[in-house]
Amino acid sequence: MSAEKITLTLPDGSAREFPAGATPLEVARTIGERLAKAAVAGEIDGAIVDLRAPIRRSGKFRVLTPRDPEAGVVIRHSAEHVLADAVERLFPGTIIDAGRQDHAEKFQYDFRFPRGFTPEDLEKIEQEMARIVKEARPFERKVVTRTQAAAIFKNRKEEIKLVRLADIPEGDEITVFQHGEFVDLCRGPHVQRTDQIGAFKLIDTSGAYFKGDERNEMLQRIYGTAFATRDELDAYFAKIEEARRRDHRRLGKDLDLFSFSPLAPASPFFHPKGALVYNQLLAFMRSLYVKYGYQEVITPQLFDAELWKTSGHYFHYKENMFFSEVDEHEFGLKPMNCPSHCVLFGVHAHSYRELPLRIADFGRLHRYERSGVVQGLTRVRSFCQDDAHIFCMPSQIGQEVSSLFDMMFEVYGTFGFSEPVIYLSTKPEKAMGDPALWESSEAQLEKCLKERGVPYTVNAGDGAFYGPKIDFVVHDAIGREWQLGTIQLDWNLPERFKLAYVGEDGGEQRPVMLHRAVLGSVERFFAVMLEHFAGDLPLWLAPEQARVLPVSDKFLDAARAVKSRLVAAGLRADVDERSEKLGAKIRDGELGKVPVLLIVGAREAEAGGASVRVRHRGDLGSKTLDEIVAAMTTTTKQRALNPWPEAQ
RNA sequence: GCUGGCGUAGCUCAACUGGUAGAGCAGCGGAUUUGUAAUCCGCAGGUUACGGGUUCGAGUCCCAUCGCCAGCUCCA
Repeated sequence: MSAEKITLTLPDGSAREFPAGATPLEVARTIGERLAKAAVAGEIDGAIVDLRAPIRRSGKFRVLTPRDPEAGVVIRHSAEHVLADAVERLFPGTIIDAGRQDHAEKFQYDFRFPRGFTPEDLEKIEQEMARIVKEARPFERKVVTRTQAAAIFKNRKEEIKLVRLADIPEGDEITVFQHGEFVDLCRGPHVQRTDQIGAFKLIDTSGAYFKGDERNEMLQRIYGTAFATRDELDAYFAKIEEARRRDHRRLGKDLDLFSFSPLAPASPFFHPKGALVYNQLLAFMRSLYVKYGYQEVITPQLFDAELWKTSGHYFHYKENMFFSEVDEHEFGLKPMNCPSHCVLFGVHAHSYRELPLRIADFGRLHRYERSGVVQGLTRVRSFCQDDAHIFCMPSQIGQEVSSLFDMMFEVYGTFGFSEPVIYLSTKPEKAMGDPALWESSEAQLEKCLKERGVPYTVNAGDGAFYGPKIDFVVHDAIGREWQLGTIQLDWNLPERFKLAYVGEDGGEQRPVMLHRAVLGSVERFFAVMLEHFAGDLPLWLAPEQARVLPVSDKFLDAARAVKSRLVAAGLRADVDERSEKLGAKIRDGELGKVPVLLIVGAREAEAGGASVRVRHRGDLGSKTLDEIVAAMTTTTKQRALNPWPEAQ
């Protein structure tokens, strides 16, 4: 064993031999004492490993120091242990559970504590953590047997840890990490000493179910974050602040787009301006429906429970539906459009020549969402989707999915979202239908993805109850992920509704159904888009595209004439008729995020034009009305992101 | 639904340990006639979310309800 050697390739390209089982720390020492001292973790072939964990195989190796962004997760993970240590010091007898899996941004620890932690508690805990950090306690890593681990935690009366220990699969290596008095069951990796945690801050507390299961006891959770430096910590909070500034609930109120009332919880009221934006989104999708061959329909809201029994929603989705009783019949508000489209498909006899039949519906949907989960426009009880169902022959699935990819990319590109990341979600636990059908459906979607040649990730068990799906996730202007479009393959509903078309051979065939939405929920998309643009909507979406600002009341008539001209050209414009100073009107226009401000004074009134001021870009000088109308019309028609052509 | 926090004028926020609600902006009226991010003066605006309770007295303390926020769980 001791004779075995491994080869590590260092970042400078050099390869060195080490005895198998050498630790990253030992390797770091051979490179340089200062590096070893600064080290927070090792990295082998891209995987972060603890400095004290023996390396058993050859690979690309490097030492991570606080300067490497990758070191953050190790620092946060270590700060997590310091948090638990501080809580144990301040509140002896507190039973600790476990930390966080994902340390990309935050750390957390769950505690069994008789009450919620208060802000004062957090302050004290932070101070205690600062003390522990300053003490520069070394982290020690120990490999222990199951019995030894059990003894440690039994001795410490950490009963939850014993449950966690029992969850570790037989045969896995069990490690504990200790710094000072504090010991925890942990895989690591951790920094060398607590003082390598450069800057940290506790963020918030909340309740959290043990093992994330609501049938279990609720523990008290503390969240925090940590970075190598104060600057990084500050940048993190600046990012949070930026997200707050963009919060669609804030913008919706400020820009008078929508509101909520306790009389209709979680159901938005779109104000005139908001409704205008909303309808522009629908108009955009309708224009694509022409291009991609869809037919739009309008279907009922309320259906006899029989429909939901046939579709399976009555058995798989009932807890999310609103029901009421009429004429001694149970009726349910639709949470999805698919069953009514199946009814619609069944109205006529269909020939294979008509397929694929693409049926679109902006029908209002109602879903009961538990009171604790609703949030702004992103999670509501009343909404609509840019929904469509494609009835086609099995042989047409490939071309339909391919065409959907084109549509998705076209839509997301229009808003300037990143190239979507694609996920394939497979059979969930609560699934309907023949497992063999599921398998072949999943295989078909996978085949489409491969043929298209796009990278994707499999999300096992995340499919809809009636079929597997492909999801599209985009990143917004500040890098946050949003799941938008979805394509779901469904053999079940056509079967349950006994849908059929007459095939080439004259025999009855069963169509397959594709459920798809590009924006997803229009309400949710509205929120995502608003935050993405920080309220600065592109011209085609702006409720008020231009505002005419007379320099003084003397030019009111000239200003009204400019507005009339724009309105006649199909643009949305208004006049600021208040007898305010120009500066005030400009300020209000900018704050109101109006894309184009048109200033009319003596010079412009005489020349018959206006001085153009573009949002966030300032004064572009005087233009004729023809130029202004032409520029704005073009930008609107093109659905350009920029409110005014760049070259001007 | 669960844990914790919050709810004062249209908006943003004040009101020490319980002592009888106040400011800015917005609105309205008037003056001003303005050239690229806030003109001045005045007026009006609140059963302090809602319903109980404790108290001589409740925005403030207690209970219940509704809603909102951060999480948990769930999800478009």
